[in-house]
Amino acid sequence: MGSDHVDRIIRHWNRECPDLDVAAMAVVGRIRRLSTFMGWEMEKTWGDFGLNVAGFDVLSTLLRSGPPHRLSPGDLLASTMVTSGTMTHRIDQLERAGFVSRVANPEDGRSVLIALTDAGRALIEKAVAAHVRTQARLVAALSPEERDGLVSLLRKLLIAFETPDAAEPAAARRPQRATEAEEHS
Amino acid sequence: MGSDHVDRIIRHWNRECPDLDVAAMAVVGRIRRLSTFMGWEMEKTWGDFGLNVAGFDVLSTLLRSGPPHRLSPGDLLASTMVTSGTMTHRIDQLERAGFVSRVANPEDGRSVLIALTDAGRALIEKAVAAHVRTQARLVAALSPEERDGLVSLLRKLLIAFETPDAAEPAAARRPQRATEAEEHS
DNA sequence: GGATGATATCTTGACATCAAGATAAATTCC
DNA sequence: GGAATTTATCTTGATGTCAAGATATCATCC
Repeated sequence: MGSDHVDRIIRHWNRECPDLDVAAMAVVGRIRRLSTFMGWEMEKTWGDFGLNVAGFDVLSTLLRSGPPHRLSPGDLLASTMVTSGTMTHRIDQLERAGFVSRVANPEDGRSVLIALTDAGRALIEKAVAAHVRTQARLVAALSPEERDGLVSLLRKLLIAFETPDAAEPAAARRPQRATEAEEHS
Repeated sequence: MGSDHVDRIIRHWNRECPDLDVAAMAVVGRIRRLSTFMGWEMEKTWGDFGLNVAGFDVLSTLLRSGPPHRLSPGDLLASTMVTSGTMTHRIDQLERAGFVSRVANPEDGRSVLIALTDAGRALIEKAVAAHVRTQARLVAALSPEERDGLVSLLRKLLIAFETPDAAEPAAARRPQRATEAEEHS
């Protein structure tokens, strides 16, 4: 029964502010902390391919969308939990690097389509293969059964965030961001 | 048995790249995604007190350190998973706002002590009380038993990151950051 | 007690992101 | 078919963070 840093933080709170109910911190603190650690590790893999979270998110979204590997900036927005200005910047960078190109949308003059180039496709296919190996390593501490149990609990928690709640209008949750955010491939 | 957005992403990968083993994504993707959602919600609470994650992290660390509520920037660094330049900036802001003050360290001329002011203490006590209520709401979808089960699995995973691994030198993991990072109160 | 290396903090320049608003095209409604 | 609204993308200015290095103090060793 080892203890981690979140256990230590909770002990500190219990000592200094005994009236404070910090039980939920055991979940929230660990999820936040694990996300940071996992992000650091995944960034190393992305860096091996000259990418960061920004480029990887966009290119991998285009790849998993299937042929013809073209999505509008709005579609990409809905897949990456960032704002529209950030998406513009991400696309600019990837276009400059030659991994995507902007093509006119024949069906809607307001929008453009972001298309994976051959170079972009070759790169992201290799990067995704390395990425899933990294992710496998990040959860290797758990047995398959433990992993399944964890997934069930996390899914239940996540659905509570993704389900529009009558008591709290979904629109009020995050301004200027697509409502159907997906990201975190 | 509802499905969430990570289930959808995994289905996309299975369809477009069936050879890719994306099982680990079910854990990593959900942890990343939950962390982002939880961060958005907690930021609202911090904002109610004129704080953001930067200010809240520092002030709450000082509060839970107990009397006399003074820590060196190095101690704070070890508690917040950011770099030294970021910590300097955070302290500058809080000092300007009157929530902390820099006092000379009598025992080490190289270092200073960051001391919670009366105003800072009054603010962070109220903010922490609201913060733990927010966190309780964020995990309310789970029963107490489910929460305990989730905590056990997350702890096991977290310990794998926090335990120095002989195969991978801990020093190489994150440059310019304190090794004993704690954060995520 | 003077030189050398280690430690603690701060400074600098660059970058990713955000919020708010601008621009332009499509849609709706009379 | 023209005006008002909505939709889709991009622009702008500000902010938080990072990596790398500068500065000042302490510790060690001869």
